[in-house]
Amino acid sequence: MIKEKGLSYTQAREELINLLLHASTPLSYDNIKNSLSMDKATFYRNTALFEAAEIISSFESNDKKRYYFIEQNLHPHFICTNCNSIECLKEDIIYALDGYKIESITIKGLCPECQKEN
Amino acid sequence: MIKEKGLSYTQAREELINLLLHASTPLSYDNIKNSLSMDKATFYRNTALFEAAEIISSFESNDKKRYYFIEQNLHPHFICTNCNSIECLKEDIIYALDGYKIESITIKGLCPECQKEN
DNA sequence: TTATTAAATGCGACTTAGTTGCATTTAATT
DNA sequence: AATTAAATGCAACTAAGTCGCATTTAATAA
Repeated sequence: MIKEKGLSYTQAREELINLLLHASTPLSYDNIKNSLSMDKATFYRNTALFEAAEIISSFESNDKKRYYFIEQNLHPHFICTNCNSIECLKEDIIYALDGYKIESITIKGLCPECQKEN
Repeated sequence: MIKEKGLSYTQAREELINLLLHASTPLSYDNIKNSLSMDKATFYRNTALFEAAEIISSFESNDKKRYYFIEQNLHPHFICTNCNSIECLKEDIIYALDGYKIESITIKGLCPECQKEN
């Protein structure tokens, strides 16, 4: 996967890809810093590289943190503006926007639990 | 509009609402700081207040800045990951997600111009 | 209209996610 | 095994957004 894109294969990169591959939702640096053996700078340099190589995608959440994920099938992510939780929405929404290339779809609002609280 | 929500009516708040009402795309503090007579802190305090009162919505873009807008009709915003431009998409996408309240929809990818360049 | 007071504002200091420069280490090739 | 360009760690830095506090202003009461 890494080599396919002409990137050199390092310990840190394998670790990062593995974490993202097995994650059930997008992850921020903060989410996984304790599981990472690499430095913060390396994390961000590699995520940038992987994004450029189109191995991963990312988005900014409500909490000012960037979340990274490996897109399996294009599906929207839901971000709760109250509890900041992130959820993969199962509905495969296939947008065809003429001329645009779509990398990610994010829907913001209140998740069912937070909506009940009001 | 401000008074309707039980907020007191100030110079700064009128200014802010007016700017957002007449904008054709979402705006960041950086976009309009030169047109604003209020301080940065006041801008952010008022946008937070307006969001809580559901007068405006916002999202984080690719450039680490937060963009604010007054939602007229729920439509997605497109963010180009190459040139960071933000565009309102005309297609009214009406999602009905059971149990969720939707505040904004953001689609990230390459805009037509940036896609041509590759 | 003026006096009162709670809320709004400006300013400067602060926070923190992410970035950068540079010295050191490591992966890929000869 | 030797070479070298690329990858990494560390520490210093950047910048969007936040916070505390003194001052000003909007809303209400007198």
